[in-house]
Amino acid sequence: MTSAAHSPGPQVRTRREEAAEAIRRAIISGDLQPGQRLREVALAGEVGVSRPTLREALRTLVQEGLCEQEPHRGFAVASLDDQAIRDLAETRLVLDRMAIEGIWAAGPDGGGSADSPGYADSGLVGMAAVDAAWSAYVDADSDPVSQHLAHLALHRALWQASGNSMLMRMWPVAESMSTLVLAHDQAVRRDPGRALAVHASLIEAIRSRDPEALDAAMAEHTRRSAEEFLTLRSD
Amino acid sequence: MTSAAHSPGPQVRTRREEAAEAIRRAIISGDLQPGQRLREVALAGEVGVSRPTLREALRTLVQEGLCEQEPHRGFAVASLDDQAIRDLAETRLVLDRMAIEGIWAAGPDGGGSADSPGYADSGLVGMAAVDAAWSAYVDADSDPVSQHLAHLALHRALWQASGNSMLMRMWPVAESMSTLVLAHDQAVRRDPGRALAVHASLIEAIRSRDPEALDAAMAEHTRRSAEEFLTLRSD
DNA sequence: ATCCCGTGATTGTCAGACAATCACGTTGGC
DNA sequence: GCCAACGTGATTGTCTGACAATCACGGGAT
Repeated sequence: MTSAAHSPGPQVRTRREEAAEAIRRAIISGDLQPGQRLREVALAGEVGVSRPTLREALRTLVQEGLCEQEPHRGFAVASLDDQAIRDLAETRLVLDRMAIEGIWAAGPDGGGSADSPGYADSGLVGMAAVDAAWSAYVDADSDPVSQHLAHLALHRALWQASGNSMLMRMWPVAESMSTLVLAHDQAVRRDPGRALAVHASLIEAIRSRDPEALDAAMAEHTRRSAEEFLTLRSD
Repeated sequence: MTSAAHSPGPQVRTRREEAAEAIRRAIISGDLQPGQRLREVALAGEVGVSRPTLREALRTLVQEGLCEQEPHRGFAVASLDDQAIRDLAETRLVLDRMAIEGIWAAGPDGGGSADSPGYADSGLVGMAAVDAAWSAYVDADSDPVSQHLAHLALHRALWQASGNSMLMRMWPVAESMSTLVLAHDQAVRRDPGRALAVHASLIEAIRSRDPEALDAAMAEHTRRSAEEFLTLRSD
């Protein structure tokens, strides 16, 4: 299917999930800034849910790393230091590589297990999902948030295609941390063409099954995603 | 518990955390078995908290991977298939290696960042914490649950000593999955001497800073933790 | 036997309330 | 005048109770 990725209706959407995603979006858009404290009553009113439901949603975000919670001091949007950004880039590099090796090991067929509870993907599995995500990334709007989401979707598809259930479990953490990086410095949102080229070579390396090409592409990918953030921030 | 990591009072213990840990313990001890459905009212009564608080605790466990939740069908203890166990072992190998390289990179000094919010460790940082965890592992009671906890504490100290904040964020997932493996097949709990030897060579390799020795030790460690489970289960 | 429908049970969510704790401005002492 | 103890409001952590929505299950009609 060409238009693949528009979500057709992911089964059931509880209010808790709606609230969590609303807050995630608010963080992506910069509406809620890192370090900002979250007052439960006010936020519950804005999101349109009750306080217990909001707390459940916030607990989810805490687990993902998007928010922090200190006893009797409540919730706040998490903030990152430079080292954390570097750690994220480095760790994601390692796990990206692991995912790709998993894809290769799975062979030319789909590979990925069909039963992936929790994430409502587009129904595709394995490398086909990666291709779809790649197309979506290429065709994404120039708007920074759309680009970010498409970028995340590509990496998510990668991890999912690996069929490694451990990677799938850990993905939400990686995704949230990446989102937090974006939220941490809005200046990150530029030079999309370069990012596209980097990922193109990455995808190409995956398709070619050439470990050396993969090495080069991934090193470039990671170096970019780390150093870009840091240089921009220290300016 | 008598052995090592007796928590001296990690600041504040909310009822939610107490409830979460009570359920974790129930899963470790086999009191709650994988796949078993969790009725909220009954469980809230047993744990001694209200239903909203219990739900917050369960949400935490869901995020960690210890439990599952389907809309309008409630919570259940998660269950693993063989592939998931293999994935866990493989992924943990990669991240263990990453953690150790981080420790090496940090140098002979502590290295690990002192500000580690969330986890109440023993106050030690870096390799010192690893040594302490290793001692605790060696001195641990023969009781399987204590052994399991000491084993987890060792690996947690490893990840924490790396100073990689991304690893620290992902650790709860790894820990819960490991616990789930233990809960999945109680027969896993034997041959502690062998496990001790494997970890001894691992620790020795870390201290020696010899990459080749590390390779050997880690391969052995992982092969053991994966194959043991699988052979036992398929018996 | 198969399908439809009612009934009970369980979950998702809400509203309101209370004690415990924290943040902060005020008062008193030196 | 400056610092410390104090009281006050605000916010969180938690509880109780309740209600609609949905699911699981069994009985009856065809």
